[in-house]
Amino acid sequence: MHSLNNLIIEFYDKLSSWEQSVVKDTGYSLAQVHTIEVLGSHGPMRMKELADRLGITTGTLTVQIEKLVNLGLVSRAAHEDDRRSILVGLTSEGTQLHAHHNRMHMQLTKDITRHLDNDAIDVLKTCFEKMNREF
Amino acid sequence: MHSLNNLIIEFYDKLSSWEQSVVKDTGYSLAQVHTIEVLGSHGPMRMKELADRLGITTGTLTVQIEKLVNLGLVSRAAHEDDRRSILVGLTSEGTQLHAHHNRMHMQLTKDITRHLDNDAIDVLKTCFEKMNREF
DNA sequence: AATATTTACTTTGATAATCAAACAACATAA
DNA sequence: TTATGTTGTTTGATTATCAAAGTAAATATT
Repeated sequence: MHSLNNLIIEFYDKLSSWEQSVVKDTGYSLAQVHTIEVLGSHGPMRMKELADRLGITTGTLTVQIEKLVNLGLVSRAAHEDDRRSILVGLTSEGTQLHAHHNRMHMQLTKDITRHLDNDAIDVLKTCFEKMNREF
Repeated sequence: MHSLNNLIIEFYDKLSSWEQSVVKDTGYSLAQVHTIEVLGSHGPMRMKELADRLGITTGTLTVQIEKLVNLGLVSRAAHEDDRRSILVGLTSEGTQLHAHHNRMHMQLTKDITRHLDNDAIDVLKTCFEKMNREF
């Protein structure tokens, strides 16, 4: 169990470094790409929900979204039921960036699982499913 | 392969959130704890190496280490062979903080693997070993 | 040996990210 | 209706960060 813990930490650490270098190449900041990633994979959402997912305050997010809107990656829309809220989502340009980032991730996944056979991959998937559920 | 990719991203995302909330409780910043973590798991090292591992410039690190030294978590020592370099390492207080953080990680590992049997854990370990090698 | 180049670290000045607190608009509960 | 809670923005302060310039030491070149 101790060794598994270390392997997880190492995996997380290397994934962080990888993400950092991939993001650097895009020219956008880590926070910006992270925002794009969340909006891309979960769809449009309210400021509050997005802030919670990103682990920042709504005050910080307001400023960030403003920048992303100016960059043409994100757009704001009125919330149907709640006039206090706005829905932020990706523009087509933002969606494109998200797709590009996703392809990078996909390539990484292919690369790092290069030496795993199909049986191992099946077990690995099941493990991740079960682990993700326990957070 | 596509589903595995998503599982990895979700895992990484949840681990990030967990780390963020755990760090918040310590009263130190994420960057500070990350520095402690690297020094704790790899032992004392030079500024340059530490900066590279953390993905920041040495200029940024100089400032950060200064703070950590003032907080009593980190100490500087002369490098034996290279008089340009200094070795930064944890004080006993820093080591204690690292141990505490490690226990948190260990507990998390136990929690999330709660529903995995021994065989699955063995496969999981092997998968992580192989994946970590490919980064 | 003398000089030039590279490397390790620090300092400085500027920018970006972040938070907490105060605020305004709206929703919900009493 | 009134009181309370929620959502998002603004503001002022702090912190993290970088790039560039500077210093000192190591290494390479001549």
